[in-house]
Amino acid sequence: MGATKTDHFTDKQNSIASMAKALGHPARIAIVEYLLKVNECICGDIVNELPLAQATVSQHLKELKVAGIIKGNIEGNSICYCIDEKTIEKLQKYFGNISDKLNKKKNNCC
Amino acid sequence: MGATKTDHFTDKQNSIASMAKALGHPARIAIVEYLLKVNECICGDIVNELPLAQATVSQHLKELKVAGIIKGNIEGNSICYCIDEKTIEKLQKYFGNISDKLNKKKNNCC
DNA sequence: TTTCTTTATCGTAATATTGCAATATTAAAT
DNA sequence: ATTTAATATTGCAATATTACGATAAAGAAA
Repeated sequence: MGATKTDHFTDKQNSIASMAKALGHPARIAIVEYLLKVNECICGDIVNELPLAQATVSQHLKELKVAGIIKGNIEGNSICYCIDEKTIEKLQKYFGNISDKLNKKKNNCC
Repeated sequence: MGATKTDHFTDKQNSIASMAKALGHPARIAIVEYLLKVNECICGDIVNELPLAQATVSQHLKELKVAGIIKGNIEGNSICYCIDEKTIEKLQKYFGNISDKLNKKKNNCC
């Protein structure tokens, strides 16, 4: 027990959930917002922007990367990270689709 | 150690993170999709739709409710749950804003 | 080469999540 | 009042996450 029953759900459900999960931590939201703010891809000072230890930030970056929220390449002794626009677009469309359906249905019993 | 350092981040960052976190599990995505599908708010058969025990489903519903993803009222011996369109809209706008900024910047170095 | 700087990984402790059986609760139905 | 049906809560075990110090790795600078 204790482990998520991934097998019992569809690929799409698991996919959306894993993207959402990656963004389900304020530090990772802060990282995404920082990457958005700096504009540039070369951003080797993420660690200094966050109230967390370097090891912790590195771990959060890894999770974002595994979930496809950010992408990065090795560039010298620093790393070039940036937001993967395709993933964000997927999320936007997913929630947009839900919004649309809700608006059409206008189920306001609650 | 081990607990999320909520205090170190902004309210908005924590808010978005908690919404995303609530959706960061395939069972909870499945619940949202089911609520969307059935259209009606009166839906007392969520448990039968999921490959999980009743207690587990109830727990997931509670998490979705606490995070504001769904709202529900007591209605007889069953519960009337439905998606909170305002929360979904917030998420859509949040990701829409990120997408817009990314498109403007066109930073495709990665 | 040695040192410096930056990021990654390992090991570990604290805490949180996931899942379920058992039980409680609550209101409708009989 | 008793039974039935549905959801909630409790308690617990298994697993995952969060965080950080220590250490490793790898390129840049001296």
